[in-house]
Amino acid sequence: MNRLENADVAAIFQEMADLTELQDGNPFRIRSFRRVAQALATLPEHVATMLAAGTLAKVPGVGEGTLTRVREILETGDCSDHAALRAALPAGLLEMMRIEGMGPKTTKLVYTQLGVKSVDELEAAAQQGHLAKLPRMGEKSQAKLLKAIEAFRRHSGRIRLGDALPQGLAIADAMRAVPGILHVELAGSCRRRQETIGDLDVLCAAEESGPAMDAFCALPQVGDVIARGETQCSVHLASGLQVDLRVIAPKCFGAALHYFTGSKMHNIAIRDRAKRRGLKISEYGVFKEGRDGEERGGPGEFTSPGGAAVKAAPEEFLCGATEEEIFASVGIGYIPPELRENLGEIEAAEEGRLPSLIEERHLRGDLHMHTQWTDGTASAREMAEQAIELGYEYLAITDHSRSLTVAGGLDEVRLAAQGEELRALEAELGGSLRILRGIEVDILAEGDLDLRPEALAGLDWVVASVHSHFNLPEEKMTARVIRALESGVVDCLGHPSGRLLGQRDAYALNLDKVIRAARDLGVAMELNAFPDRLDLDAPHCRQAKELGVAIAIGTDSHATWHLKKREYGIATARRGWLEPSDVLNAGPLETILERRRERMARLCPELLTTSPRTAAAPPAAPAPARPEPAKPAKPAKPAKPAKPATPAKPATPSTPARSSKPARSGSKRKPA
DNA sequence: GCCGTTTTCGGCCCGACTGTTTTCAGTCG
Repeated sequence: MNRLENADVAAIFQEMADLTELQDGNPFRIRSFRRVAQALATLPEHVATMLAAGTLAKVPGVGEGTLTRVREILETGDCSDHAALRAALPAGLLEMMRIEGMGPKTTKLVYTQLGVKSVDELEAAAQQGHLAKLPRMGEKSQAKLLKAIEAFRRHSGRIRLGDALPQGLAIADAMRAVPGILHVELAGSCRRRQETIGDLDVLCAAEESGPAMDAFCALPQVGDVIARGETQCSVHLASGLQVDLRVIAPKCFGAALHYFTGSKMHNIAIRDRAKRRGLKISEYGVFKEGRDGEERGGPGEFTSPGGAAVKAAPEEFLCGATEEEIFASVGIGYIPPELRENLGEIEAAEEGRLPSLIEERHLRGDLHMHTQWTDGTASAREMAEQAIELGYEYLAITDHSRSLTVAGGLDEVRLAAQGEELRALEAELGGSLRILRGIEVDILAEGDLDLRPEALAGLDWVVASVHSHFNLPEEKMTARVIRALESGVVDCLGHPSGRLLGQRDAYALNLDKVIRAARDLGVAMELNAFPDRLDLDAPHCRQAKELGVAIAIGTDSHATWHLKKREYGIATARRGWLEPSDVLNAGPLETILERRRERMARLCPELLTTSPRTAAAPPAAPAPARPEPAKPAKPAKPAKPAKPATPAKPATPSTPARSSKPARSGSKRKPA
């Protein structure tokens, strides 16, 4: 069995929370399980490592009970409490609870009264009219539930940030054009730039809610209206995505924005902090609590711009117009949305050690992209032109290597020919953009690289990635990846976990070990910014930062417009607490090249002089006896099939060199 | 179950909306 990952252990706690809720357990115990689940899923290191080191016990929300359960889970794969909870109720109830409107009480009710224990049985019961006869249920509830089951089947699960954000921004733009609306912001997980999104939250500031609600429901994207009250309403877009709108008075906008941005855990922590200071925070603002715990201030003043009763005395309201005021009321500075997960950001804000998060403008280059030489749709020239438009100083062209035959990966001959083209292009651009001759080289099953180290040594930037043999056991996969990094010619591990959001899980890889190896070897970890990947994920970015491992943000672009996907990489980097100094391509090109020189001098000095760009630098100190890598000595690598030495002027098929739009088909040659 | 300006017990964030009720439970965020 592969080692349990943090997410696996977290899932057990999440399920214990759900099952405890179904059994009407202590709500605080339930919350505690959920808090632990979240903490485990976002640990900076593997849970077993932290348990052994005693650092797990220091994680907020983790107490003695959790430590005992985690220990049991790591040893046996499960814990007795979880098993007991599962034994008490059918597993199908958990899935039923994921249907909109089916909370623990209703789920339990249909199970005990009707014996319903799966989504299918629930649907049948509703169709036969049994549900409407239950206490607190009726015809309307039943009809609503049938629709919810349909939506559940059609659109189960979360969608990628890259799919949700553009839809959210379009709605926000449309709402900004509505007369009377003063501010519009996306809130929720989308504003926190979580990698997947359950629904969209849109917040509007207006003196009157009616016109905003009308305009929202009339948007062309809107399919059907799920619910509509005086100040908030929920709709399904035609795309299936749910959007919640909330209209709020301008003087409360900051409080509402903070509240609806979440996360839930962050909000609870902030409100708890407020309570200890004799304050009450709600989406309507910060209020001074009455003496003896008696609340005198209330939200009623703002609930209904249409004219509901005014319950709150004006002097009770302290502030609420901006988020800064909310944070200031509990004695801390502004916390960027991407950090609001109650993962130490409040403590960091209090101690004045919040990171200065990286922004798009800090990026000085892009380190991962493909061209028509393999499976990209644009020429290197077109990529370069787009890069210049984005304000970059440099970029790396990193087409696939030969093993990736489906992409027409480059062999050594074509790689050399491409190098010629890139050199010429760089010269032609006259210093406005530096072009790194790079490659995304496959890591083969045993950890060899897909091209000879001698050929890779002559490049400026090498990304090494796994594209095959995804199902190796963890130990083999880990050894495979580390072996590739030990070659000395690899600058960066591409999309380290291999996951595709919503499509494919990460392969079994001990990322802990890999990140530590990268630190020892001077290799960067990629943060692949393509929205399907976002790999490394944010928790591992944070771990890499703490260990001093450089992150290289690459878009993995296959078209010019993909270069703008950097925004998703930046979003993930920010969620990982990264600052410009943590990101390789937020720094100068010279640093990137120097790191390569330094590492090659240390790990493979015999290859160093073969790199034209590195040879241009001051000659490396005469290579003494080759130092051993920090990790166990590499086994001798099997000799590659004989390859001709890279010809100076290879007789390659017509390269797309100067043509700005070479024929697509010409670039899809198979390797020899 | 966790935690401490409440520290080994007692408290734990706050409000809107719906549907079913005649005052509120359940769900959601």
